[in-house]
Amino acid sequence: MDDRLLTTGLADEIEFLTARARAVGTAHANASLAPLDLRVRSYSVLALAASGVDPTQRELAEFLSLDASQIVALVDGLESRGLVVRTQDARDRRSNAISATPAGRALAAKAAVIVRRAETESLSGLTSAERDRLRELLKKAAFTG
Amino acid sequence: MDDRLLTTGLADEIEFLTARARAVGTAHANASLAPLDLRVRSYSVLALAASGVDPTQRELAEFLSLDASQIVALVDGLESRGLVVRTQDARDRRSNAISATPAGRALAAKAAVIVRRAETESLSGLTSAERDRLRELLKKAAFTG
DNA sequence: TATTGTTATACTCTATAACTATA
DNA sequence: TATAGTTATAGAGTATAACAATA
Repeated sequence: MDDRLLTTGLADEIEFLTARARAVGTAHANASLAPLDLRVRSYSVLALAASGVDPTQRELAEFLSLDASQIVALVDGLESRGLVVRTQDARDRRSNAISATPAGRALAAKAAVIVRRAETESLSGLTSAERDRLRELLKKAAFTG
Repeated sequence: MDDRLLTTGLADEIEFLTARARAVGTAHANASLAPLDLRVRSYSVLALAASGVDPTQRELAEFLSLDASQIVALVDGLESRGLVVRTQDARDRRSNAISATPAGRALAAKAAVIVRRAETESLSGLTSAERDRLRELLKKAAFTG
């Protein structure tokens, strides 16, 4: 990589750095997940469905910062593959709780290993302590506001 | 924000946190830049063109992690508004150096102020020292590999 | 009235391949 | 042969609005 542009002001903007880190990281993670026929977005929904929390579609939308209509399509895709199921909440029949099937949990476990490896590869320039600190700061940044 | 999902494993994946921080940050920055008829991507090209470095389109593509064909469209848009110009390199006539016009530099300066304010707003949950540390770690993360 | 999920639509962003002109 | 830029196209991601069912 040619370093000339690293001296510009843009290279110090967190917004730009986040966008670039995400572009590179997502491309790498998508490629790593391709053998499982998952992408970062579908993996994220599957992982939450397999976590035991049984989130509603509304919760998924808020947490993943996606529109509710996008969650419909993602859940449709996973449901048609037998990886997750919708269960209507008896107390509020508008809500669907999303949970993983045994097949979904198995795939989520495999995918988590792959994503963790992809993360380590993408961040090979950072020490383990730096990765932990980055995780901590990003968690604050991602959930502020 | 409902915190139930923060206890899941996904909430500790840097890939996910980066994607969420970027989604929220970009949406906010795009809204802030709208009065100038810029978005994060077009602003990034304009900022680099106005930096005095006169990058080639190839350098812009690598640095912004965009495909060369996307740079064509972005530069076309800025050029048609009189904000940047293409200058053919005399020594390698395949290359175009992209530089901002006076109007482009003026707009870039205005936009930089807006983006800096948007960044501070997006990261209001972090102290100034934490923002600096995050910037430092993201710089490493964004340019590894 | 307000909210959850759904459908539909348009727009932006991303990925790929083929082409040209130069080197 | 290889590279910078261009064009074209398709697919993924994002944003909005309207609707049905339910609260």
